[in-house]
Amino acid sequence: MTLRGRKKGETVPQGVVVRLPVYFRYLTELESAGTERISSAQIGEALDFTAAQIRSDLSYFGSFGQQGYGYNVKELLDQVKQILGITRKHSMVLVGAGNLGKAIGSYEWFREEGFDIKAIFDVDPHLIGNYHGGCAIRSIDEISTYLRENPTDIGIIATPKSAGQSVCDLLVEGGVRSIWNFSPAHLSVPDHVIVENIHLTDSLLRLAFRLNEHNLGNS
Amino acid sequence: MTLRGRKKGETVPQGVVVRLPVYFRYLTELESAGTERISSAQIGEALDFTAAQIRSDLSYFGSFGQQGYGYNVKELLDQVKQILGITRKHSMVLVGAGNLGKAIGSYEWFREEGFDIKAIFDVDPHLIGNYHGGCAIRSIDEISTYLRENPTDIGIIATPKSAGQSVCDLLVEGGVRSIWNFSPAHLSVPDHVIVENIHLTDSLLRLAFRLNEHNLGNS
DNA sequence: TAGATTGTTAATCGATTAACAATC
DNA sequence: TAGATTGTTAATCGATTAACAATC
Repeated sequence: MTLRGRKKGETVPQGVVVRLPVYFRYLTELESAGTERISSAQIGEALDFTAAQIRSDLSYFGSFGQQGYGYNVKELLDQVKQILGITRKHSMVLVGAGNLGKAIGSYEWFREEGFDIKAIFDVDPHLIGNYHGGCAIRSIDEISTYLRENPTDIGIIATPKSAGQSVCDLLVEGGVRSIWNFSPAHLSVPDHVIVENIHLTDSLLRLAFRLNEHNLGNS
Repeated sequence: MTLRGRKKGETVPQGVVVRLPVYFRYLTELESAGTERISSAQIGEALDFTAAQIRSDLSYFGSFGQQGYGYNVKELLDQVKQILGITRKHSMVLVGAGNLGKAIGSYEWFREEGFDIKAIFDVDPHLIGNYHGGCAIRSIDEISTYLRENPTDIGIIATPKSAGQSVCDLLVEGGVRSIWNFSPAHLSVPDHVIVENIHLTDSLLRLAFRLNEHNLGNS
């Protein structure tokens, strides 16, 4: 299906990219609750956005509603899935099988939505050979060979900071075009590679800031 | 110390809150590398911001630089710590001792920066009584009593989605004023409570969107 | 002093919102 | 038809950037 709403060459603003997954989550809930129909005003009410913003966001990608009716939940959810690109499967490799890596590897939701961890790598000889979630843990030395034989969409970095950049380089060399980075490292990548960071420390610091904000002496 | 830069009543824009931890990380690196002095232009170069933005961000909180010189790294880092509120200690409780909870509980960085996990709670009888990082895992039934006796700054929710809101309610009832939420649940809290979310699924969906963006049919 | 760089103001850019014609 | 709600345009709001006087 061709999406015609967005004008040629226009890029999608960051805010829209942030809100799309929120819409996805809400529509998924609505669908499993059996709701058939929803208006932008109702979505806005539930998610604390303005109705105009929701209509404006969606209009980047097409016209999915009907005047006087609103949106069909199932139809809109399908469109949002299409937009997010999760109608196709994504192959992933996970590097780092420590606590965090194991936690990521155990998330059932990923597999359900077509994000499949195909291989796990680590440096620790004690971990190599173990299985996690039906997937053998391999030596990091094998990653280049693996990637050559198994083209991979997404590389997950769950290593300590010190290993972040070198692992990233291995992934990029192996043709991986997107990196999901859980390490505190700031990664340098070529232009064509996408990086999405989960910086736990940044998140905790934002929380601390807002917790202490009113103590800054000029309330 | 009183910070005088921000005009009374002005709120700090979201973008500034997002960038402050990035400045913190970079200044910490500079300090341990022994760098004494830095200009806004240099910071901008390293972090991919404009120099003007950095100066503008900092000026919300005061004047920390010197014309013709720039900023003293150590001094600016101290100021940023002050601004983020991490010159004081923060007490935390962790709810959920699964893989993710264990991963969070193992982060040494938190303790080093004064964020101290004082107690861990779970519902699983197999986990209760175990120790993790020198901290006993207690029954969730004890949390209200615990919080009454031990005032706590931050509550970490690392439970499945289904338990998210009820755990959140227990924390808020217990006087916790800020929630670090790793569950996929969208939490409802009173106005005075701060929520900082780590939504793994949203993050992965943003990655998928950008990975598939150019496939949308109107490149 | 001359050179460098700040903090801040004004100009620019982009995102959000309000309003409404189109129309189901 | 009358009522409701879309998609989009124009107005508003806020954040970023460029420019520069102040000054170390």
